[in-house]
Amino acid sequence: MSRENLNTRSRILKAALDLLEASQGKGVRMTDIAKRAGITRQALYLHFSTRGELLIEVTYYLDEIKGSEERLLPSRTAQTGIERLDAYIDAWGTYIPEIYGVAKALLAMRDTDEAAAQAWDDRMQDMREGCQAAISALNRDKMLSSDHSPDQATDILWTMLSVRNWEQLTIGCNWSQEKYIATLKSLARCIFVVDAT
Amino acid sequence: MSRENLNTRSRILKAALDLLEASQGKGVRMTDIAKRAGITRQALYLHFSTRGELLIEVTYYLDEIKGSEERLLPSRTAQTGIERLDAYIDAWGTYIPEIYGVAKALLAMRDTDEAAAQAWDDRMQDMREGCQAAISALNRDKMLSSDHSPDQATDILWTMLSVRNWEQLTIGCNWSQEKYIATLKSLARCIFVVDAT
DNA sequence: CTTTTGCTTGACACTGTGTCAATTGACATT
DNA sequence: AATGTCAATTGACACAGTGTCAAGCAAAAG
Repeated sequence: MSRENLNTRSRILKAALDLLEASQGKGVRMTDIAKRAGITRQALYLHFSTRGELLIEVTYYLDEIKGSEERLLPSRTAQTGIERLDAYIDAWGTYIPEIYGVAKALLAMRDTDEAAAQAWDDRMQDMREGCQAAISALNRDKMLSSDHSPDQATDILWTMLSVRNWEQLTIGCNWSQEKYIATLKSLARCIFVVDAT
Repeated sequence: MSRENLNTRSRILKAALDLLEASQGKGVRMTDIAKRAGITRQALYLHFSTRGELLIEVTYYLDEIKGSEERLLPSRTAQTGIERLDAYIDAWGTYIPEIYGVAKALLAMRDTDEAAAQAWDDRMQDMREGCQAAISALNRDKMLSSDHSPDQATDILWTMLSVRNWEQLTIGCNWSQEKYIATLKSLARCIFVVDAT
């Protein structure tokens, strides 16, 4: 419980994070994490009860490191709905590649580990709130296309911005990160913003 | 090699398919498949060398059963680009829920099994060709929005129509199949079709 | 100088995949 | 009726990875 304990815990989290980032989430075993943290595999279980729990804790550690909170500030301070939508796509779209390794590992556990599934869904629910806020701002400005209700628009934006879609476009279709961001902004405008011709 | 052999093989494929469909691809073990096919687990390996290979063969079996070829005919015989785009979204969008169980299982293996990854990617490449054909038809009719090159439009349509997106919208957001199809058609029109006001 | 704490060591259970050798039972050949 | 072939069975085992447990050790804390 003392300082030493916390240090080891952090070392484990850092080790796990490093490995997950390096390998894009694939094939990171408890043994690997322990080795990198400089302890035995068994000792991992003195700090985290399962691999799933460790992975979940890594996501919180990651948020801490990368400052996920502050990133969304510009989107919250944006004036118009359109600015807010753009800012949100910028913020989230830039965040994805930084969390991709951990996200991939968690997504892979989603099907087998109930707790991991819950943890991932929680995070995605948070992300969804960002989408909803952007859509609401657009709606408030009377700039939301009449083709979609706010709820439906949120569903669509949320899906557009999924990690899987980022993966498919950047890794699968070889889009640059810049192209990804620019195109998603353009798509969002085309889909959600009422045409002011 | 005789009739009996083929029958067992088919029985295995059917057993696997039934289980994958019933469980949406989750937690189907070799033992389960064998039991349902009425043979021993070890006997599975007399017909398929690995679980991955079995899964891949199930996809071909599935195509056979569901007639994936014929489904795309209406899209190929469509006159205008817009009709073709609509027909393709209809055909593919209707196909997804039927293959979802198998797709999910194959997707889950993608990260660990090289052959499974290749098999899945091949199928998605085929699907991509359908997207490309639709976009080309649109382009031929001078109806493709100038916002996107044909290649980029293909990337976007391909991503929009991914199994993961279908999953997120129908299962995750509780959209009905009809809403899914209708909304994707509407989105595709909004994104790809030049505005003829 | 004893207790507590954090970790190590080595062993083991469990699940699921994949392999192997020996055997059985049915069917076909001659 | 004897022989061979072939699919499948039986039972055993290897391997990877997760998770557990008991005993011990070394350094810090009291």
